[in-house]
Amino acid sequence: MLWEVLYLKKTRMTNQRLKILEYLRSVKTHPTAETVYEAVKKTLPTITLATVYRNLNHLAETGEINRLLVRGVSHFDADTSCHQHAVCKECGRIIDLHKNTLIQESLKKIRIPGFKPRTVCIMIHGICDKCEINNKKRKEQRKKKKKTGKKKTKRLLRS
Amino acid sequence: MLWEVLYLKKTRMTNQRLKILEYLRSVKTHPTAETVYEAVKKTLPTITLATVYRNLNHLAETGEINRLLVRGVSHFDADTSCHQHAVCKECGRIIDLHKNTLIQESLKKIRIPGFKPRTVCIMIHGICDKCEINNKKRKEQRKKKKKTGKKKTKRLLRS
DNA sequence: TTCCTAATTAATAATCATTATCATTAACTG
DNA sequence: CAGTTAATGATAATGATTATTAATTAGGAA
Repeated sequence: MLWEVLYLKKTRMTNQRLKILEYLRSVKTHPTAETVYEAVKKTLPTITLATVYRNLNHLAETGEINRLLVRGVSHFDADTSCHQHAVCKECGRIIDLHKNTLIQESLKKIRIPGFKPRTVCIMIHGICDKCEINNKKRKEQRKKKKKTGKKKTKRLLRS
Repeated sequence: MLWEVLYLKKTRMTNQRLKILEYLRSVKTHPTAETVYEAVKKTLPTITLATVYRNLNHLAETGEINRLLVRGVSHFDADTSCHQHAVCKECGRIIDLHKNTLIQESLKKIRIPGFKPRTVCIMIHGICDKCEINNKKRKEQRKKKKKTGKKKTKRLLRS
């Protein structure tokens, strides 16, 4: 077997699964299934999006990678060390928060009657500097114009 | 105006919005849009699911209610006081965690360069006692039978 | 090495939560 | 009370994710 099996599952290391895992380990971002698909397709042109989803789910279940739900979409992270994330409400940018020892100490002390905690997901929602600057600019422009054409509509994904 | 306006938005308190808010305030669960729809339909039979979604989004944006993403689906909570949630990976049960003062103290101390935190979402994933007992039972049954008919398939929603 | 079997794949259809569109209605402002 | 515009109802569309199925293949056993 080419990797560390965490659970005693009858699991096969396929080329597809390997490439997906290698890709995830090579990046510091938190790609979506779609992004992983686009990347892996370069070396495995016949791979399908469904296969990527299946493997990401499999890898997440065995604990090989982490899933984080951001604005209704799954993002994946091969860094399974304990860390938290900040997400910009405007652009969806994800920021890694390592070394929050204070939080991590608190989390160790959590006890919930009738419940066995496994993983803790901390998501800090806010606004990144870029978006805050953009917002200010837009506000000022709105003051000047007051009435222009239609607004563009786009699908909004909520946090 | 029938309610407290948090933002200076030109907002109208419609019967639909009011009933949705009243329903959310009357329950201690964390209903989905669908559940809210089914409940409110009893007093407003012509209301549509789209209207429920529109209002839940509106109420969440103004801070009147909270949204929590659980296994890919939005749940809503009229209790906006600072508290956290535990979610069972198996059944999706949501447990309120009040009085985690240790965590809350830690959260106040978070500082992220280039980022303005607004809200913090803590989700503890694990397994509730009911599901753990069920899992044990299923395992034992599998040992006895070893081979039966097909498994039922159902759409899985991931955490 | 070769064979066997179940895990996995590619291709594609289906699902389902959520949002967009738009003509119509109704809440608030003056 | 009238004008404006936010909000609604009805419905279609979107998009992320999962199900289905016949064909393939990884990896243990012979």
